[in-house]
Parts: sequence; structure tokens; C-alpha cells
Amino acid sequence: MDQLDMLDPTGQMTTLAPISESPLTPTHQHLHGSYHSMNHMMSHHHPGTLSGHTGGHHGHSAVHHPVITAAVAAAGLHPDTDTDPRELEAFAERFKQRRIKLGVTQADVGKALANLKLPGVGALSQSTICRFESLTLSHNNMIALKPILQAWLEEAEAQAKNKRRDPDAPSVLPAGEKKRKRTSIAAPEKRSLEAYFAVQPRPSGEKIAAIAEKLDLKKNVVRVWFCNQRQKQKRIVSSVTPSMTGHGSAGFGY
DNA sequence: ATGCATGAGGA
DNA sequence: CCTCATGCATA
Repeated sequence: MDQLDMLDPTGQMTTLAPISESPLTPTHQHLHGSYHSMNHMMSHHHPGTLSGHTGGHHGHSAVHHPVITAAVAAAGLHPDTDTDPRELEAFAERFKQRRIKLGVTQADVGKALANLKLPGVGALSQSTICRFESLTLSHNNMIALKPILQAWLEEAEAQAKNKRRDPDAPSVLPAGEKKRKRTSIAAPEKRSLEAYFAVQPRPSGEKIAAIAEKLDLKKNVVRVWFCNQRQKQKRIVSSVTPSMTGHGSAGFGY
């Protein structure tokens, strides 16, 4: 049934272009930090930067090396106790449990962060809090967010002891603005994209265009799909990891 | 909870 | 165009 829809990446690839590409850049990237713009009402401004990026690679490959770890410890510099995936995992779970115990939603946490008035720390979305709890963020992103969420948690629990209750009730939703629309890629097309991704995670612009036309999708949609797919691969917990989805001897999602 | 998208910053 | 952090919209 699907044989018509299911393109054979390996076979069709020759029609699109030679499989020679990918200069394979060492992935050197500098983060910039948070921001939110497209708000046509008010322009908030985030002066700070949430990213604690090291300035290049993923920054956690070498730190786990026994020798290096020992060297770091010997140097008196902080061990990687803050960058240890298991520590992050443990914290994420503690965080979630205590958050729920406080009767606070993920969205609430996001909003509350702005009230902490930490330097360069504004509010975050429910999505981000959720992703933090489920470890579906990059290693560096987790490390950057951990101290912030930890600060909120401590503050929230401190106030909980005081039995604080604030009776606010204003729910005046602002008028309707233009809604952003999300294009939905159908299952067959998605399967094809995955097949292409398997053989070439970073297709050239020309290839992307060819794939887009073949699948009858906008080129930009296809390009963004590949970008998002690459990001998924870098998550601490790859979406597809049925085993040990909670704890144990967490290791590496890569 | 997750899919598709935006935008800063960097080559 | 990419990577990364992040979020709106939606399943």
C-alpha cells in the first residue's frame, strides 16, 4: 500500500544529487540566551543570557573521563557535580514531585520565575518546564536551567510554610491577535522524511528542495523539520527510550 | 506532552 | 543556512 508513498531514499537519492556533501562542521556554536520578540503589544527586554554555554562543542564529553575528572578535582575546581547527567536526572524528578506536592502547574512555575527577579531571568513557558522535567532538553540547556528552577523551588517551599494565600482573580484575557498556524505533516510524508534523515541528516539546500517537491511540502517546512530532528537527537532523553524512564543508573542518551 | 516555528548569533 | 534555546498551538 505504501510502496508508492514510501520513497526509497537510497534509490531516489541518485536522482536528487550525489551523496557527497556535509563538510561536517565541528558544531561550533555560541549560545545567546533567551528572548521573546514577536510581541506586537509590548516589548519586554531580556538583558541577560541564560545560556551557560562553554563556547563550542557539547562540553560534556571530556568531563566524564576518569583522568580528567580526577584532574579537575585535584585542581580544586568544582567537579562536574553540576554537569553530571545523573544529577540532572535526579534533580528533575525531585523538582517535579515537589512541584506537584505544592500544587503548582508547569505553567505556574514558568510565570513565577519572573517574580524571582534573578538577573537576566524572565518567565518561561509551560513547554520548557515540561521539557526540563522530562529531560527532553539538551545537556547544556538543562544545566543552565537547573539553578534557576532550584531557586524557585526553595522559595516556593519556604512560602508554603507560611501558608500564604493570595486572592487574585483577574482573568481578563487580552483581545484576540493573529493565531500562529502549525502545519501538520502527514504520516506517510513523515516516514519518508525519517528515511531521508537516516541516510543524510544534513541535506544540502538543493536536496531539501528536491525532497520538498517530491513530498509536496514547502521547502521551509522540510528544512525546519530537519533542524528540529537534529535537535531531538541531542536531547538528554531521546524520545525513544522505553527503558529506564525514571531513574536507575542513568547513563547517556547518546 | 510534543510538533512545527521563530529568532539571535555565528560562520 | 546552521545551531540552540524557547514557545505557540495542538493532539
